[in-house]
Amino acid sequence: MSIKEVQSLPGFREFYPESCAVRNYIFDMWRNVAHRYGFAEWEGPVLEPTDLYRRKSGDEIAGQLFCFEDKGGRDVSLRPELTPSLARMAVAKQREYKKPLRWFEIGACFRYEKPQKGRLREFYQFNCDMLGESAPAIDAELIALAIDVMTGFGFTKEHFAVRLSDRNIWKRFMQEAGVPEENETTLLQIIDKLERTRPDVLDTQLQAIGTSLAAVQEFTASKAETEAVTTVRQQLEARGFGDFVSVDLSIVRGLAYYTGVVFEIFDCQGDMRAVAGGGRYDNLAKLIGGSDMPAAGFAMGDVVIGNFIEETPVAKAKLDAYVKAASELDAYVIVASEERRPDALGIVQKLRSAGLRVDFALTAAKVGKQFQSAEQRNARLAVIVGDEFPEVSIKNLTTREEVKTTSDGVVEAIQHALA
RNA sequence: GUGACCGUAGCUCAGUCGGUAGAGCCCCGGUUUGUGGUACCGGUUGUCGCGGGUUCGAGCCCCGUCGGUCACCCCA
Repeated sequence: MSIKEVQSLPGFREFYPESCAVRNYIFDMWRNVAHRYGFAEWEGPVLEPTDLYRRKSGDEIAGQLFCFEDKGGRDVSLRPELTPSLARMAVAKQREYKKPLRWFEIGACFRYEKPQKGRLREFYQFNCDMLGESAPAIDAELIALAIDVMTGFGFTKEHFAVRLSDRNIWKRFMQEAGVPEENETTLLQIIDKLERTRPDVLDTQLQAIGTSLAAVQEFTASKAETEAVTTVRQQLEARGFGDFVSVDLSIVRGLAYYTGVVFEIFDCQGDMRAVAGGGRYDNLAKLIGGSDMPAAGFAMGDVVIGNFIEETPVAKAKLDAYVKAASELDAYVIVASEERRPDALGIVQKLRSAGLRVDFALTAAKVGKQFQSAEQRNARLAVIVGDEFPEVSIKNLTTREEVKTTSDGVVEAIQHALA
């Protein structure tokens, strides 16, 4: 059977070392920034009862769920996002943790959709959440974290922007415009699509629920703020992040469970795609069957941010530097004389014990070949072990300088040469 | 789910008017045996995605299918 007869599934990922290094770069950045904000890492199940997602989002998302029946007849789904599992876990052990919780997860998520740019069937989400606190300070904290991730990747205010809003502002609009309360969900769905629907269609839809496109446009232009938005904005300004943030009432987020402040991070170079998004979900814990627990969070996906990094030269340069460093070898031990292989192995091991990254030729090969291998393996130094043993040579593969040392002093000499 | 475009060597691709395939890169070996990146020489490589049809003859034309890319839809 040829290898092609069993292909990987569409939209699922295979990480060869090069792309795995890129992935790790993104993960490291996420993890490091989260740690700087005092967040603890957690992980939930990859497979969940389908009900967990139906309950909070409604049946209309079932078509995008990667769901199937397991051998026990259970209706199960690969997680399409991390928040519902988080809400359940946090509710279950609510009393065991001091509030607010600062939790983050990096986990694979799955959505059954046609793969295309920025969207695959398998992707990683970085999810940061704070639970058990209703003050807008946590919204500001989360947005600050997201901004630090972006600047960590090398992005500046020329590249991205945070658009901030509050779903509750539309309640005010509905009262002022006389839109019946039961139309709230419909209104928010229309607002969510403000930028990608034709104006005449929008107007028709809005007329149907008792308002008009003109009224909506006038309202968004007012840049009205709720108290929460004002607080968040001021706290971000106090951190020096004011340049990144602007109020945009058309941001309401698609998810049904958001209840208050919402925000999205946009790529303002290209097509204004959202690279991260989140907000308040004070009712989710209750929806899932727990007691009330105010909460907020955001998610960032590896595919979109990966594309964004690749397309932005300053960010790409940082990524490349990381990838190069990750593949680098401190030393390549050259067995110049086969009789000295045991001694060479001793040195290899000694260097590895000292924490250095070391490789060597496993089988007899000409010295020239071994140098070539050292070069190709991206080694900084070559350690030549030959007939002169216990004298060994250390050659800097960049400067071509060569120094001699002894077997006993080789670790120190290498560390010195690498410094 | 809908649509457009694309599938030829491990990779990037060429292949004319239908006459059973080629280049570059990569990889391996060599340029007289203990010092690398260049150069030169040599070598391996294909069910032309798969299945059917038209034809004396299909990589090329037609149908289907699978896969890929992009867009729409949707976006948790």
